[in-house]
Amino acid sequence: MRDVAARLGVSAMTVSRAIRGDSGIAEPTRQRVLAEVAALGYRPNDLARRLRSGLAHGLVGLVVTSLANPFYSQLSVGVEQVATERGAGLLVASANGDADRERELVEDMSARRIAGLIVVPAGNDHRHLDPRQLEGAPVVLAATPPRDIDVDCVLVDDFGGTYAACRRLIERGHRRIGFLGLPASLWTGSERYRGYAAALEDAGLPVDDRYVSRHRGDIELAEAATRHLIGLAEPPTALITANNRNTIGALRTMQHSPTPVALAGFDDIELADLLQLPLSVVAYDAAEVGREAARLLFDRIEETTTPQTAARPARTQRVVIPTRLVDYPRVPAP
Amino acid sequence: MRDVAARLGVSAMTVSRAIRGDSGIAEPTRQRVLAEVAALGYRPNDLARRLRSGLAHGLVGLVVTSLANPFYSQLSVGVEQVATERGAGLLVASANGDADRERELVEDMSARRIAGLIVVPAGNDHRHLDPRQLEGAPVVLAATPPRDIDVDCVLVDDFGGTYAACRRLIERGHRRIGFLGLPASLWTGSERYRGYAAALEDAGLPVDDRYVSRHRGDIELAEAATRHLIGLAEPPTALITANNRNTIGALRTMQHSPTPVALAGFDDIELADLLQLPLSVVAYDAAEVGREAARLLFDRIEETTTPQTAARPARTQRVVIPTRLVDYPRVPAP
DNA sequence: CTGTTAGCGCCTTCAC
DNA sequence: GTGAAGGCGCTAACAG
Repeated sequence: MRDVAARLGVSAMTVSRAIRGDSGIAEPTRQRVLAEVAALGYRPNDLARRLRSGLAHGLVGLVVTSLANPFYSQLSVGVEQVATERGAGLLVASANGDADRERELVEDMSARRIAGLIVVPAGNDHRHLDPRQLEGAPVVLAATPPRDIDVDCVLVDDFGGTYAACRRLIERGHRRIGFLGLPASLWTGSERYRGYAAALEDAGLPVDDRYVSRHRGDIELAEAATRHLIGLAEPPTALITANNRNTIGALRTMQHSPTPVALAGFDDIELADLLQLPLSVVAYDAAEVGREAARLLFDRIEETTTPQTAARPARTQRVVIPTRLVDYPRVPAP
Repeated sequence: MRDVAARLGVSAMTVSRAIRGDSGIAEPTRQRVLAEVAALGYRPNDLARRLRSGLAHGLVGLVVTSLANPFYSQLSVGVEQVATERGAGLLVASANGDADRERELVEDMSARRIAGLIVVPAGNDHRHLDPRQLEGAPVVLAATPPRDIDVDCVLVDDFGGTYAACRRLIERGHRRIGFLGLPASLWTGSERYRGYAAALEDAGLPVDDRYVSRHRGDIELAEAATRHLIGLAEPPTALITANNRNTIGALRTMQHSPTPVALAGFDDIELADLLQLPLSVVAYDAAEVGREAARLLFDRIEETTTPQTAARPARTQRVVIPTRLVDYPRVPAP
């Protein structure tokens, strides 16, 4: 910048103004400056710029469990779309389900003075996600409502979706329905379980603990759990799987099983339409979860930046993304 | 920081030293400072820190086509693992196959003074990826070798993988084999096509242009192309698909087709083991592509940081990730 | 319209 | 072992 200014015999301030498109600068001057900038290949240092202007704007963080899970990669696609629209960069990190790791990541990001943070929390305790701990950067939770902190969130209709899926199985005549699920410590785990249990109860069916397996959502564990369930003396005739990893694990296991077990799962599965098996899934727009979370986040960021127009209370928001039940195969087999 | 210093009646310098674990500070002093830091919840501002110390360290960029494609999300998982190990943050962005967009993203990232950049280029022209244009930040290309610039890259064995896949179809007696591929302007597109064509030629078979469709790798286009190919007067009896999007498109289309067409595709497909169709895939570790790219990148970053130990020429590296041919169903049907 | 002064928050360098 | 000065690159705030 100094070089540019020196060469043109102007001050650094003039260069600064020209670059930013500030008003209060003569058009010819701006042209000269911009030409020289181009000639020298000078690019302003965003770090220094933000340091001075105070704004940490320009970088938002996203902490998920793992990008290897399509739910999270779709989510991040949505977040990225909105971030890009707003001219912000996206810092992503995977906590791999580890709450301690999550805390480290979040602290690291806040040290980097990100403008805001979207988190899919790995645990029950959200105190480390309090914006007051994070240099005031707004926080939005995805897939889980805040606990003991006051922030916006975007949820999926976990209860309703699972309820509908379980109901569908009941309508088809199933009476012994198992649940292959996530840990109760996870919001999604407990809500989806609740939907399952409620559907059974509303149908006058018992919730049989033998048919319920709650574990981390990973394919291997789901396979083992499925093997166990279908090996029972009186096995379930149908299973509800609590997320895409569980659905895949169940599908894999049942492929080698002689006894057919009906399946309904949370999360849509790519290629589900090509499986020859009947399968119902609770589908929803995961990218929209991300987009919505990002929108809420940027609204808050602007709110913080803007000089508090009036005394708007700005209550905490909670957006719920709807689900729909999809039956595969799409065209019912005869 | 000033607050902490003031409260303790020490200088900011002492606080700085305590935080960084600098030597030259008395242990009791450090303890007092750290206690006060914790009490006030003070967190150092990374931006300011880096601004002064010059180090752009701590943030690397990744530009891919789309995180919605499992190849790229796996790749980013690998990059993220290594970045995290090295204590760096990861800035991701999708160019969606648009070369202009890619250039914008890259420029934006370099304005943010990232320490290095990994790119899966969207086009043929790589001049905008020259480190000299990017404040000297090292660049590593993934999936595509550099063209007109001198940077490291990590490749997949596109030619060998496709060659093997095509050979497999030939071994199974196919003589009319189609190719459902990516644009020739993409490295992966042309290499995979080359592998296909070479396998045919080596088997004394003609490359019939009617059976070749080259288009952007997206599911809808692949479906249309497949419909076209199997609708030909003398349709191919087998298809090679150039990436996972094409494979899925072909699978979808062929599900509704009476004429069976054998399929072999580049990229493994989750759930391929559950499809009832025979399918061969060129599998490889996409996360390893990312890890390897990140390793190369951090090596270069250190090289830049380190005061040039000896006159190591540091030649440009090119790493190739191997592929293996996997036949589904794993246990061949009778 | 342009320049000067000062300082964002931290760290390097050199005194003490 | 600690502190004071100065500056990283840039831009508010005020001058002219």
